[in-house]
Amino acid sequence: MLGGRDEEVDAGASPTMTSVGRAAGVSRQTVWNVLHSPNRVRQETRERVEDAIRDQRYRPNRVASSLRTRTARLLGYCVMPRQGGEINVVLHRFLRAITRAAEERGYHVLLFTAAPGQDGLPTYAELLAEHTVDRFVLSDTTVGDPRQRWLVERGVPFVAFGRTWSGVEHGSWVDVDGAAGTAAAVDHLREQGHLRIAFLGWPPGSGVGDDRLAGWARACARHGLPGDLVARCEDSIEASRELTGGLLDLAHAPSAVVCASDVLAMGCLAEIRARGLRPGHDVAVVGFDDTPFARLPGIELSSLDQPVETVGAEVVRLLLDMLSGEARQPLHALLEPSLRVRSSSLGFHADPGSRRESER
Amino acid sequence: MLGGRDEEVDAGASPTMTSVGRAAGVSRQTVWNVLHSPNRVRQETRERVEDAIRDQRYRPNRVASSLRTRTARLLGYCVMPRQGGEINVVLHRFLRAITRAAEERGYHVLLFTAAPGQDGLPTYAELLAEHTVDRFVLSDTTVGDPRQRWLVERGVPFVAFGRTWSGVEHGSWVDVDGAAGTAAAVDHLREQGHLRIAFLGWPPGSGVGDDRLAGWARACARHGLPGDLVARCEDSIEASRELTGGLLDLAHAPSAVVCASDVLAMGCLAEIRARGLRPGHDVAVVGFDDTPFARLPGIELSSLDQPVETVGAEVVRLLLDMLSGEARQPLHALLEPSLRVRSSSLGFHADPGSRRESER
DNA sequence: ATATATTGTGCGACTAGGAGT
DNA sequence: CACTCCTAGTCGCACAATATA
Repeated sequence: MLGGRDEEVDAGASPTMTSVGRAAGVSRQTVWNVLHSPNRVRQETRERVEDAIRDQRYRPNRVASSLRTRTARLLGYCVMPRQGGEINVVLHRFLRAITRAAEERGYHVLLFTAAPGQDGLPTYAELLAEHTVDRFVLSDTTVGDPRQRWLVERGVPFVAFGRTWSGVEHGSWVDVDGAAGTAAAVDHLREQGHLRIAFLGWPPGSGVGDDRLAGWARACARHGLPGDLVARCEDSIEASRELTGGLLDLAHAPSAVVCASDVLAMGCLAEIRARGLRPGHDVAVVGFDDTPFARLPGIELSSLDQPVETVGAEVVRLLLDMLSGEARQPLHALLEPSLRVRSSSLGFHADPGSRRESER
Repeated sequence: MLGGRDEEVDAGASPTMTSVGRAAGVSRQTVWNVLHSPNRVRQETRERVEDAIRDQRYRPNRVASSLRTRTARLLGYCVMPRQGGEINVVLHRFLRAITRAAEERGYHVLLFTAAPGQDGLPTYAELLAEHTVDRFVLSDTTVGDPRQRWLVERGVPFVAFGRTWSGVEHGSWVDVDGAAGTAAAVDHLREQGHLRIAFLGWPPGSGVGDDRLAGWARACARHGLPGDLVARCEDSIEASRELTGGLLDLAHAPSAVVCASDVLAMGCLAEIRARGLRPGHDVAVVGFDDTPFARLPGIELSSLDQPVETVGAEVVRLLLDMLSGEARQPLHALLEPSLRVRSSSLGFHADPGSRRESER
């Protein structure tokens, strides 16, 4: 009987350790040993088993393994609705980054949807109770986000992309150092000869926005530049355009503007052009996020590129190095954005007289 | 003993059918009956079990269920690298749509990465062999995509977002009717009084691009409009801008341009503005995809919005109604995009003399 | 004692085939 | 023969405890 036709591939049924063992003439446990502690198996036996594994194209059944080890090896990630049609390439890059990083450690990313805030928590609870996922990657974190604390209280491992900015931070996170970014923008502009650098940001209250403002303010103070050139509005082109007009109408108008986002920078560029001024030469502009249209010819906006891929890799690293159960010391990582210099912040001549003259 | 302290929640261990049964004084099988065929259980017993389920916050373990039923209830979706920094909001919307639709049927979406083309197939094979996923949702389908045929041959259920455009189509797909979209654009422009409508598209060979061209051509023929105003280049603003210049320099220049993408439309708008012409009034432009910046004030580009959410829902519906194993009759669905009319295609006055005059 | 291979048991849900009224 | 409930065994892997040389 052995070696007979009863051990053929049996289309439909997938191979198991038992079927591999039978083909190799060993027990299922020996197959397991070959896979997990090959040094405990005699060379000859090991090769026989490895041949059988290849013959049958055996791959361990993840589901059975998960049941036994009580780990899903799946990271939950909540896909939020697109917020106001915003151009969020950042999250797509992030998603790909965590997917890749997870795969390198034998994990996968599982998507789900949940209501924002408190109302979404039952969804997280359900995913855990069903053992659908082990751990979570959070993004789109908001001020006072309830998820972090809820997860910490239950000993569920997670890492967030972004701080909550609400006093005590619960759990680990990785974030981009917005302040360092805007400070780098100021340094760059100062180097280009600018002496009056404005900040165009969002209304107070958003952690991210306030952070970017702080970086600008710090750098201006460090260079001895005026720290009162601040305008704030919602993240829209029109609003930004209007505020830019106000800034340029000032008696001592700024020659450069650091913006909290590329959207604000777009409005800023529009107003500058509308006045017959040339971005870069007459008024420099720096945006934030390095969205795809920043690199478009005809726009060429200098912008701060967030290291999203690195953030994703770091999030997964922290998350998978974390032990389940009681929370260890929470870890934080702050990564610096890189300034992509384009023509919107180049070509300035410090002499104020040359501004109009340059238009011939 | 019953109701005693030995049945307490036992923090850490999650409830099982057995623990629920013990609490309710019945066997685990009765618990199963309560959940799956409640009519076979006496009312009184059922209520007792339901109470225990609620007390213990019992939720069936998906992993154990998957092992037994040999179904992962997970849909695999491959996240591609961002292609040349393009603004692909479409895929993000799609991802969210399939996630939601899957959840309504007790499924989830699992992400993975794979090499494009033939080289990615082993990744698909591995996911299946490991029983990590049951079925696949394909997107980013290319001309001559090997995946569809490979999956059909193995009896793996899948549905693609997009055709392969390569003769025989394997398996089911849902796609957006690009030809209907560009035809609708032509109809709209004809209604606005345009008599010379150009098409600005991609080089021949891309199925999607050729389809959009065909829709334009058909509609022009139907309206008796010239069908030779065609320019083709890669999907970039600069290239588009140059070609638009060529079109506008023609003896009989078009008064309207239908573009195969919003990116091309952006270049088109840029060239129109650079010539001191007004989009809409002087030369109308219609884009494709309705990307977020189409709605930006100052751009206001008319564009064809793909019904991505509907596509996602339909993909999942087809996919989950599909039986595993041998492929049934493949199904196809073609959904029409909606034209979002904005000022870039409004305000035209048929009288050619009024074009320059309108600038005062 | 070491090196090598094996049997036994359980993760939790699910199914078939009963058993007691 | 309903109605109600239960026992026994399975899915594939993981790990402990053992057997054989």
